Amino acid sequence: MKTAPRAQDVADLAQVSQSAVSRTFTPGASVSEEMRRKVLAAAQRLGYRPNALARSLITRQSRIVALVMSYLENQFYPLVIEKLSQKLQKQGYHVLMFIANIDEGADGVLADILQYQVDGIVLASAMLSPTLAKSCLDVGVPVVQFNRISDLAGLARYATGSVTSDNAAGGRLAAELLVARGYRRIAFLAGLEDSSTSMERERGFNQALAGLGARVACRDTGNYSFAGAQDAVRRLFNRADPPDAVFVANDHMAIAAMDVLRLELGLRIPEDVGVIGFDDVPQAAWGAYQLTTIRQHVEPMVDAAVTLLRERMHGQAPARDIVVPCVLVERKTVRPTP
Amino acid sequence: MKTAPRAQDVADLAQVSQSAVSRTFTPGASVSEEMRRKVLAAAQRLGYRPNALARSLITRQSRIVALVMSYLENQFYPLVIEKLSQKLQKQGYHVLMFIANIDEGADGVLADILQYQVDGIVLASAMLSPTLAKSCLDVGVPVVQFNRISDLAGLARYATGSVTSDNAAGGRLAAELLVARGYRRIAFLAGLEDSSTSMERERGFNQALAGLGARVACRDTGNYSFAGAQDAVRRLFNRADPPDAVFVANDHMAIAAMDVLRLELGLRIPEDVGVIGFDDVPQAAWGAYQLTTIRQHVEPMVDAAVTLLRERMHGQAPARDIVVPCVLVERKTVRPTP
DNA sequence: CTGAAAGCGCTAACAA
DNA sequence: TTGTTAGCGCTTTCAG
Repeated sequence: MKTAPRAQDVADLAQVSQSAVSRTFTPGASVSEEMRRKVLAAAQRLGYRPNALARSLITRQSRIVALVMSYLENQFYPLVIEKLSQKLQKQGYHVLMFIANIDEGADGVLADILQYQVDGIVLASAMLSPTLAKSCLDVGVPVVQFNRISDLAGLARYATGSVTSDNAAGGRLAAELLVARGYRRIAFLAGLEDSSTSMERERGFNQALAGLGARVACRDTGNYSFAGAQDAVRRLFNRADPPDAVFVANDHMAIAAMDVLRLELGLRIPEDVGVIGFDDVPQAAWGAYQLTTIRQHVEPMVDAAVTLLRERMHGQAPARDIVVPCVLVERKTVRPTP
Repeated sequence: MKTAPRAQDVADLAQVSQSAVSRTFTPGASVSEEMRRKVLAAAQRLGYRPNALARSLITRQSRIVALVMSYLENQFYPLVIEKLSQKLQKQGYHVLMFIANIDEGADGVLADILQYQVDGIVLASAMLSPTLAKSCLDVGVPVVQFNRISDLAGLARYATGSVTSDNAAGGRLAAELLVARGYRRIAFLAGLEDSSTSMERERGFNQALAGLGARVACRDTGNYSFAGAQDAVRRLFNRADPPDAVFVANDHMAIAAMDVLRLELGLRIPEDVGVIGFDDVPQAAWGAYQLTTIRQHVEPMVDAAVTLLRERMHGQAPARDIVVPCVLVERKTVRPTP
């Protein structure tokens, strides 16, 4: 194992100064055509690649973005990883993955993150405490929350930007559809009680229901987990007056719910019970589920996250929140117009 | 935005030398208890975190591992990301994600990867050309192929280690089960024709079939994609003498196949046709599918990958291949003993 | 446009 | 055990 060639090695071979080498590899530096040619030839021969770490040390930007997630069971998040990595790669940035413990959230890995001098942090399905959000602000590292808005109070609130779908609007769409299709005893199945996504979806849902002269018959919580959702469905439907429709805070739980509804409780979907999910993960379209759902557009959301990051990496733009529209995707878990 | 504190700032505050600060943050360095206390106190006050990039520059190890994937649609891979990140995090390493273009494989991102001076590379669902595998070997960066063995020829073959399941054994298990349960016209649905996983699974499958006096009735290819698998199933079953069972190279395709079989062709599973998948992704256990499959154990595979990486990061151990056993998980897509 | 020289923040000899 | 010193590989003034 020999050691990788350095700029000096290239310079020696090309008979130029080491700074000349640096310049040829720095976009926008002034180098004559001939110099560039000589250097490139030498670099090619040696298989030279600039050391990104050394460069970062002096330019004070690592071109690394930290991505923090706490679980990848919900297929929505792998999609985010894929799109975000791709998009950042194209812009010369790269994603450093961090898996946060569900309990401690992003706080547990923040120390690690900051050691790497990342240029930004994206938090998906992971929360950051106001204190630590503040310390990111202090060292000038922008953080954007993806698919979640923290309830950071006061000043810390402006420490992080966010991108979410229009969750309340999505909730409204769900309510309107269920009522229009003649469902009357409508339930809501929440995700995590303290997550903004679940809360907003529920808020929009209840609000639209109220506007239509209806209200939620009952509600329960599945904590965004498969098993949690199944338990919740059992509780919800093993009652004297069970619901005839349920709006579930995400597809992952909606699918879990459908399994219980059909296989354990012997109910037909959509005849006996209507189901609406949220996200439109690939599985929602699978033949066995054909889930009617509210689609979150991953790509625009990722674009927004990158925009937010870059705004604050370069300029001193204040943090802001971006809301991406979402749409109803009708499949087969809600019955047609009566 | 002020700039982050450096070791020198801590040293000034604690009235000690800058090296003393470095030592307190270097595990195993010799520092007196009192010194350590003083330094830690000062560091705490300033919110000091060592700059990992500067450290890497001199220690010549970045504690970064590159993970290259080309698509995350198959839920097996998100699991790998999660487990691998977690495991490496615990050991003080971190994962830098790279999404490779399906066509060009890892070659397209290798230049980027090497610039970051990564300590190792894990290739999952992405191939590396022998030439570039060789250049990793040259610069001393270990690469391990995850869930795939490349057919690198000659010297380059020993440039990369690998971890796979015992795919051939898995194929054998599938064959034995189908024959034992009385299926007679057995088909195989391949993944990518040139992937070692698909080839090995098919080889073991055919071999066991032969041992039982049977043989594959027909085969087709789904390229590990959902739509590809659905097309293949249509071709396979729209023939004069359609199969009564199919072994599919992975769960992702098996689920696609089941949708076509049941919904388009009106076949009952397992009565009319038996289905076996490979991987045991979470979705295989979902109520609507209950797929009988060959389980790949993600955790032992990830452990093996980390072992391989570390063997070659420190010592000069030669690359080797680790094969992890896999087991049959019987659910409901193969009929019970006749 | 080019080279020389001064660091980026840190670790690792080497002395003391 | 501690401080001093010399870089790691690179970018970026500053002269020329």
